[in-house]
Amino acid sequence: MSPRTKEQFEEIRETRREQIMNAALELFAQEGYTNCSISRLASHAGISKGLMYNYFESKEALLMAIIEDGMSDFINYFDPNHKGILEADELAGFIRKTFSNIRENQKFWTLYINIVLQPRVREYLHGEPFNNLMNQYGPMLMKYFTKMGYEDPELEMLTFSALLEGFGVLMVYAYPGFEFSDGLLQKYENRVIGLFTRKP
Amino acid sequence: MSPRTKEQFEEIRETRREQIMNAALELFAQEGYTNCSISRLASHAGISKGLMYNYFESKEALLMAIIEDGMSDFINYFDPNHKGILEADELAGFIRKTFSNIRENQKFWTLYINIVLQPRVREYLHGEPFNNLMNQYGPMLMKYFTKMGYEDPELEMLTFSALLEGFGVLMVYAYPGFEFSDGLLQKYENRVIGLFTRKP
Amino acid sequence: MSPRTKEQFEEIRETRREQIMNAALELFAQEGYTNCSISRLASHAGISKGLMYNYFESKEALLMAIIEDGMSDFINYFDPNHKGILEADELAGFIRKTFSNIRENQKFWTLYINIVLQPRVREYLHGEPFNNLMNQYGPMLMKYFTKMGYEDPELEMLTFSALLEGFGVLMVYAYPGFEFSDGLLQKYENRVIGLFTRKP
Amino acid sequence: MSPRTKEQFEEIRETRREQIMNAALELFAQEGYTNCSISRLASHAGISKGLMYNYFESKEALLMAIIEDGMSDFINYFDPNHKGILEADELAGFIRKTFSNIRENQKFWTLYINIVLQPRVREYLHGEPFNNLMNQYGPMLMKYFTKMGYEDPELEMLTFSALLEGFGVLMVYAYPGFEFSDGLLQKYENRVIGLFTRKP
DNA sequence: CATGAATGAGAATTCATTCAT
DNA sequence: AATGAATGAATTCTCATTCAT
Repeated sequence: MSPRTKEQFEEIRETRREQIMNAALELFAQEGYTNCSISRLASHAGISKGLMYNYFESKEALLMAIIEDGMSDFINYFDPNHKGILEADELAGFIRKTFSNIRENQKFWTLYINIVLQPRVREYLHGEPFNNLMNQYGPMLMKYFTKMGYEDPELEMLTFSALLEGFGVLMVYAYPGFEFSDGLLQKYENRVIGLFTRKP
Repeated sequence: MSPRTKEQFEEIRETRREQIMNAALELFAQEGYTNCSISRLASHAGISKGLMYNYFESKEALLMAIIEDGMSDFINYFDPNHKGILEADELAGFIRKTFSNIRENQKFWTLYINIVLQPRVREYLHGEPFNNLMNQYGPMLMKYFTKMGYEDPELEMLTFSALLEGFGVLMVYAYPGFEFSDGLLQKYENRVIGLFTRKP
Repeated sequence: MSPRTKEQFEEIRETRREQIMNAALELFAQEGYTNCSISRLASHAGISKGLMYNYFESKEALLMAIIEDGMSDFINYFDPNHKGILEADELAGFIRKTFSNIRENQKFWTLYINIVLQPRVREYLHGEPFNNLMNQYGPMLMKYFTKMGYEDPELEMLTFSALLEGFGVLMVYAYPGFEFSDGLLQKYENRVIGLFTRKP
Repeated sequence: MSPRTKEQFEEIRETRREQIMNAALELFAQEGYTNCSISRLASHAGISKGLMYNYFESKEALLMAIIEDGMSDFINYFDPNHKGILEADELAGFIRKTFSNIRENQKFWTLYINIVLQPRVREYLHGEPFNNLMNQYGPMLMKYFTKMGYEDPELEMLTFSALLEGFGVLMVYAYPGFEFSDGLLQKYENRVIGLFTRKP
C-alpha cells in the first residue's frame, strides 16, 4: 500500500524499456522498419500503443536506441587501448569478436543492414557517438596495413572490409543452399585473421 | 497524318514504361521504397498519378518490375552455356561483369539491398524466374571449387560470396574515408579473380 | 509529534488546491486550455498527475473552478446591496473595481476571453451561480440609465459594456503600439465613470 | 469522355476550397478551433478527411487561410489612399464598414476573437500581410487625433479602439438580455462616428 | 496522501488506389 | 491515353484518466 520508491520505478522502466526494444528489434528485423506499425510493435511487446511513447519519443527514437545499443559493443571492440594504433593481436581480437557478435545478434544485423542505407539513419550514425568509430575506422586500418608492410594498404582495407561486411550480409540473407555450420564459421574466421595479421 | 500503327503505339508504351521505371529506381534508391509516394514518383517521372496505374498494376508491381529488370543481367552472366558446370574463365567473366554491373548500377544495388530483406520481396525472388539462379548458385560453385581441387569448397564459396556481396555493400554504403578509385577497383577485381580461378 | 489535526489537513489541502489552480491559470492563459496537458499542468504545479485527480475531478472541473474563482469578485462588486437597483456611486465603484481587477488579473481575463465562447463553458456560466449575474446585468443597467434620465438607455448600456469589454480585450491583446501607462488607465477610468454617472 | 481541361480542374478546386472554408468557419466559430477535429470538419463540409489535405496543408493552414480571407476586407477599408494620414471622412467610412462587416460576418469574428489570443496565431497576424495593418493602425490614429486637435490623443485612441473591439465582442458573446436591433446598431455607429470625427 | 506506469479512445496526417471526365 | 479530384484505411502520435503500490 505504500507508494513505490524511486528505485522501484526505475527498475520497472528499465525492464520495460528492454522488453520493448527486444520486441521491436525482432519485428524490425523480420519485416523491416517501415513495415512495422507502432500498433503491431506494441502488441508484439505486449503493451499498449500509448506506453510506447512513454518510453520512446517516436518510432524513430526507438530505432535509434536499438541501433545505439547494438553498436555499442563494436565501439568497445575496436582499439580497446585508444592509442589510435592497432596491433596485430588487437585486430585478431576485433575480428573474432565481430564474427561472434554477428552470429549471436543476427536480428540486430538484419535490422542494421536493412536500415543503414536510409539517409536519416546514416546521418545519425555519422554523428556522435558513432562518429569516432566510423571516421577512425578507415585511417586506423590504413596505418595498420602500412605498418605491417602490406604492399597496397588501400586494397587490403577494401578486401578486409568486404570480407567482414559480406559475411554479415550472408548471415542475414541466408541464401538457400548455404549452411553456416560452426566448423565452417570457425575456418572462415581463421582464414580472415590469417590473411591480415601475418607479415606479407 | 496517318494514324499511328500498332507498333508505334507499343514503342511509345515501352518508352514510357522505361521512363517510369528509371524515375522510380532513382527515387526508391535515394529514399527507400516505403518513403516514396506514388504521387512523388509520378511527378518525378513527369506524368500523372493515374497514368502510373495504366502502366503498372500497383506500387509493388512497379518495384518488382524494377527488381526483375535489374536482376536479368545476372541471370544471363551466370553460366551462359547452361551446362550447369562452370569453367574458370566463365567464373572470371562472371566476376568481371558483376563488378562492372555493381559499379554502373549503384542505384539499383542500393535499392536491391534496401529491399531484399522484406518478406514479400524475398518470396518473389525465390519464385520464378529467379528461383533457378538462387538455387543453382550454391551447388554450381561447390562443383566448381571441388573440380578445381580446392581443399575446402564450402569455405571457398563463403569467401567468394563474401568478397562479392561485401564489395556491393561497400560501394553502396560509401563509408567516409573510403575512396573507390578506378585503379583500386581494378586491383580488387584482379585479386578476386586471381583467388578463385587458379589451381590452388 | 502529535498527528496533524483535521483543520491542519484541510489547510494543507486548501493551499495545494490554490497552488494547482494558480499554476493551471498561468499555463491555460499562456497557451490555451486545450493545448495544456494534465501532465504539463502537474509538473508546472510541482506535483504528480495522479494527485491532480485527488484535487479536481477532471481537467474540465479544474477549469471551471478557476473560472468560478475569477468571477466571484465580480459577483460581489456588482450591486453589493442586492437591492436590484444601482446607484451612481455603486456604478462608479463597480467600474473602478472592474478596471483594477482586469489590470491585476490579466492572466485570468486572457483565459476567460479565450474560453468563454466554447459551448460547454457558456452553459456553465449561464447556470448557477453566474446565472444571476449574467441575467440581471442587463436589466439592472437598463433601470439605472432610465432612472438617471438618459435619453436612450439601451444605447448607453451598449456603449458602457463595449467600453468595459473592449478595455479588457485590449489589455489582453496588447496590440503593438499601445502602451498602457498608469496615467492613461486612470484617465480612461475617469472618462468612463464620467460618461455614465452624471445626469445627462 | 474527353479529359477535363485545366480550367475545369481549377474551377473545381476553387469551388471546393470555398466550400471547405465556409464549413470550417462555421464549425470553428461554433465550437472553437481546437474542439473541431478534421474528421468532423470534413463531414460537415460533406467530403472525406483525405480531401481536406488535398486543399489545405494542415488544420492550421486552413485556419490561417480563413483568417487571411476574413481580414482582407479590413486591410482595404483602412486608409484606402495609402497616404498614411487619415481624414475625418475616411475614419467615418472605416467605422461604418467595420460595423457592417462585424454584423455580416459574425461567424468570422467569433472565430477571430476566439483564436487571436493564441501565440501562434498572433505571430502569424503580426507577420505579412497583416503586419502593415497591425503596426500602422496605432500610429495613424495617433496622428489623426493629434491633427484634429484632441487634447489627449492616446486616450482617444484607447476609447476608440475599445468601442470597436468591445462592440465586436458583444456581438459575438450575445449576452442574454442584449438585443441588437438594427436601430440600436445604427445609433451606436452614429455615436462612435460622432465622437471621433468632430473637432473637439 | 502521492506517484507515475499503463491504457485506449481519438487526433492529425499520409497515401495507394479508384474513377469521372 | 491522361488527368487529378476523391476516398478511406492505416499510421503516427497525444492525452485525459485509472490504478497498483
